Amino acid sequence: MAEDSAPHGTAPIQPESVSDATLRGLIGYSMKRAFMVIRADLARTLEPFELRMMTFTALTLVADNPGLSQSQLAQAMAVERPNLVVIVDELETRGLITRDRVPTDRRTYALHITSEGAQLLARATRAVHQHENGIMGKLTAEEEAALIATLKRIEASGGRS
Amino acid sequence: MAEDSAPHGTAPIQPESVSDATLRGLIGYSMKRAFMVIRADLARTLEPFELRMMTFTALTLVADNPGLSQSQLAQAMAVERPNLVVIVDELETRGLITRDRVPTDRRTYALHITSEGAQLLARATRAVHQHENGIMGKLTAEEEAALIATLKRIEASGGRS
DNA sequence: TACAATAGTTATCTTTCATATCTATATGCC
DNA sequence: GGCATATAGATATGAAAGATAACTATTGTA
Repeated sequence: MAEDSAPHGTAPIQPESVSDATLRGLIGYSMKRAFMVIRADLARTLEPFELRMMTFTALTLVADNPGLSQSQLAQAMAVERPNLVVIVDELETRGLITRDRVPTDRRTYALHITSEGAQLLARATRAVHQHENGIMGKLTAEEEAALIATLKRIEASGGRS
Repeated sequence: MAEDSAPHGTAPIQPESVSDATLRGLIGYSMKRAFMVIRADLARTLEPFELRMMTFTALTLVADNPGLSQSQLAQAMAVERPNLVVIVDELETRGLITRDRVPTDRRTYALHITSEGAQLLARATRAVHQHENGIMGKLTAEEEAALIATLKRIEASGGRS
C-alpha cells in the first residue's frame, strides 16, 4: 500500500498536543473554559435537588428579597422577562415559591419562598458550597477575593461600550 | 383606593436594590455574570464577519494547528464530537477551511484553513482584540495575568472531582 | 377620556451543549 | 485470514439558556 508515504504533505496530524496559545491571549477563552467546568459541576451538584442553575439562582434571590416582583428578579438575574416566566412557573408548581397578588398594583406578583422551598434551598446551598470548595479549594482567600473583584469590574464594564 | 395601606404585609417590593449578597459568595455566580458580558460583546464583535464564538474558536485552532482532526479539535474545544460537525460544516461550506482525506487513515479528516479563511480570521482577530482591550483595559497587566492563571487552575481542577 | 407605560404572558427562534445510535474504517488477537 | 473491539465522523434528538415580537391587563398621565 504505497509503503513509503510518510504523513507529511497532506496531513501532519499531531498526536495529542493541540496548541491554543493564540486563544489563551483572550481572557474570554480562559473564562469560558473555567466557567464550563463550574457549570457542569454545578449542574451535577444541583441535580439531586431537581434544581438547575437558573432555578437555584432565582430561589436564592427570592429567599433573600421577599416580595420582589418578576421584573425585578429578571433584572437581577440579567435575563429577559419572558425567560423568567418559565423559571417562576416551575418553582411555583413545585411549591417552592408563591406568586402573591399585590393590592396596590394588580399587575405585579410579589414572590415569596415557602417553608418547603426554604428547606430545599438550605440543603442545596450547603451542597453548592461544598462543591465550590472542591473546585476553588486550591485558591487562597486573597486569590479568591481578587478573582471576584476582577470579575465584578469586567461585569461592570459591560454596560455597552 | 384604600389610602393608608402601606405596602408592608403582603408585598414589601423594594424599589430598585435587589440584594445578591448570598450569590456573590459563589465564584460561579460572578464568573457567569462576567462571562455573559464578554460573550455578548464578543457576539456583537464577530457578527460583521458572520462568525459566532464557536466558529471563531474553531477557525483559530485550525489555523494554529494545520491538519488536525475533528476529534482533536473537539477535544481542544471541550465539546462533544457531534457538536463539532456542524461547526466544521459551516466553515467548510463557506470556504474558510477544507476537509482533506488522510491516506494513512481514511476515517479521519485533516482540517486546513484556506487563504480566504486566513484573511477573514486575521480581520476578526484584530476586532476581537480591540474589543477585549475595551473590556479589559481597566485591568493592569498583573491583574490580567493573575486572572488568567487563576482561571486555568479552576479549569484544571475540573477533571471530575 | 384617550394614550402611553408597565407587568406578566405566549409564541417562536438561536446558540450552545449533551446523549444515543449509526457507518465506515482501523487495529489487536486468535 | 477472520473476528471482536475501538475509533472517526455523522445523524437525530433534546435540554438549557437566552433573545425578540406581540398580546392582555393594569396603571399612570395628559
